[in-house]
Amino acid sequence: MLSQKGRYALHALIVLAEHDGGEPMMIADIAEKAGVPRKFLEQILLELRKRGILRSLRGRSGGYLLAKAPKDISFADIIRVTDGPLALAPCVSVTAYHRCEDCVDEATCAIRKVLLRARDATAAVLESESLAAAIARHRRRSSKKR
Amino acid sequence: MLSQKGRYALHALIVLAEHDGGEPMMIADIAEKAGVPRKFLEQILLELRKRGILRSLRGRSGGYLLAKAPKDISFADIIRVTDGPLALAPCVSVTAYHRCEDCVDEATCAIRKVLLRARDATAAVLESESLAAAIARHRRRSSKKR
DNA sequence: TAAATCTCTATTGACTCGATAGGGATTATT
DNA sequence: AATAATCCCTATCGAGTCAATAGAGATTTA
Repeated sequence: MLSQKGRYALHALIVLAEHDGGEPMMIADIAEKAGVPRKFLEQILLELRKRGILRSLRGRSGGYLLAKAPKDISFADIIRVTDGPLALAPCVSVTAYHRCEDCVDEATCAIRKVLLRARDATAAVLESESLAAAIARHRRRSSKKR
Repeated sequence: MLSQKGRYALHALIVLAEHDGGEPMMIADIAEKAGVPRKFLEQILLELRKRGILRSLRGRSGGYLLAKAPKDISFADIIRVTDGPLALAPCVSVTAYHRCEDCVDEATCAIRKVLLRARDATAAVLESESLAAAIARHRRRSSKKR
């Protein structure tokens, strides 16, 4: 399961991607549109900025902007910041590999191969879905509805 | 990431599946072979039994047995007991569905579709891998090695 | 100078995680 | 019948995480 933080981050970045006009968007506005508690969102955005997904402008008329084009920000990028590796075990993580602490022999581990396939399957989905794709789909659905 | 408990459970059940001879296996023996702290394993096995994956015999010469054939116990079955749903959000869980608490409209949610695809991808891997398959692969590898 | 914004760290309470402890119930053996 | 071996169950522990809030600081614009 994703953390609440993770779901908040995804919603917030989609709001930001939809907004997109070169103009920064204020935390308070993002919070309202995404339905995220303001102060909590503050921390989340800060972290996303430190990890290079967002950039910010300070002072009056400041706010947040995507650091890259929406098509270049994937769900996987975001989730890795808020919830850590996609992998089910450290020994099959691509972005944060390390041996399991109690690992006897990685080469003959009976579960590693499967966990690796699970990771690859998950990553294939989450890395191929960008913010751009998400908002395109989102727009189609919202308009069809009303 | 899987919890430690989840990794312990997988290792323990593989030990049990490898042992398999109709004879029950004692917690202490499973613990030793799987490299799991004895008392912690006790709790894990208890839970797996309550969820119908194991059965047990009490008293002297008691122990644990798989409740089904190794080919009919999947990694997904085990992980669901120790770590909960495979899904990244409650609203895309097949085994434990419920709306996200702050959900506005599931039908137009911008992230749900993707999380659903991620779940399906993960489930496809973990549901198709059985204990039988794991030990078969494990035996091939261990023998090739030495 | 004042107002509006992001920045950063601390704190809170509830919960989870990994592990250990210990007495109870059940069964096989002697 | 007594004993020993086993699983059963609940409680407890310390450390950590999670979700959220708070508040003072730094920066920029007007």
